[in-house]
Amino acid sequence: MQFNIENSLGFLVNRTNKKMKNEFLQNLKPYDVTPEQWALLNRLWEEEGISSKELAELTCKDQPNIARILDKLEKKELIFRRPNPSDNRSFLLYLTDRGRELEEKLIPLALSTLEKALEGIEKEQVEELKLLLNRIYANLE
Amino acid sequence: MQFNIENSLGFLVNRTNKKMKNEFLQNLKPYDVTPEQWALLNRLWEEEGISSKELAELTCKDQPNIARILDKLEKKELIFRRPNPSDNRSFLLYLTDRGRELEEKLIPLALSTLEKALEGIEKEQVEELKLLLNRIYANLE
DNA sequence: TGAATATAATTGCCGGGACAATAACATGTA
DNA sequence: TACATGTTATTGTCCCGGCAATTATATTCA
Repeated sequence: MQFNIENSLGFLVNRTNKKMKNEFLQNLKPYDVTPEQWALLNRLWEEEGISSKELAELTCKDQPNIARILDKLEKKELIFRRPNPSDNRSFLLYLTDRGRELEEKLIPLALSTLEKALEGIEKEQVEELKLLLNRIYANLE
Repeated sequence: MQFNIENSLGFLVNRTNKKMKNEFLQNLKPYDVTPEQWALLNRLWEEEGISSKELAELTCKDQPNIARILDKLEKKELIFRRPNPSDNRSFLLYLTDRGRELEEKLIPLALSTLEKALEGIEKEQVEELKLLLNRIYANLE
């Protein structure tokens, strides 16, 4: 029985994911935000006033993790929770001014990180790559 | 400024990685081994008697993590540490009989998990995918 | 040789992911 | 209405990843 892990897809996806995340983390450091915190902020830059549950679905994270990441963002005063008038179990999420202002800095940062990662790779190949990643994801759903 | 995170490579790589890892985790559960523990065992199935440092390099993990994963494998009596005769700071890693016996079960499990993930994807496309992941990794080195 | 420097392994700390359990509230139905 | 059931958010527990600091041993070099 053979299993060449060096060349195994699981190993390569994991390794590349760690590298990309870490590269982004380093770039984000001056702003005291992590890639996961960035991902939540990114959704709120698109639309405020959503619930923790909606955020979990949008970001493909589970609710306990969302709750804890939100705690951190709230401590940093980048977001705040407000009671949900139509459901007393729930609350809605809003950006503070500081949280809103970060968009202008952090989106270009994400784009330039991605640009570095994709240097020298053709646009069609990147699209092909995304298709394959989505296909794998769908195969395991 | 626009940033469609749904379609962002970082998001897709991260999402697919989590899904693959979790699928494998579920399959490994009956054996009480995690994907990361599996990765270390896999290296030892190839070659015993290596050091923690060598293992870290081979698996692209950092040494503190390796030490902790090894602690777990040792508690489960799948591996053991033996002093390194040529360097008293170091030790060498060996499989127990139980650790060695797992290979026969767990390699087919890894292969079938991968097979499910790659269902319906052409062999050349998988190779292309690996090339691109390696290229991205190299771009960030 | 002896002191400075480098290296191997570990520990502590923090961030995040998976999962089980819980508390509080909503909803559906007898 | 009253009770069973479902849902939202949270907390606890464990696993892994990154990084700084520490301990013990090796190596280098004045």
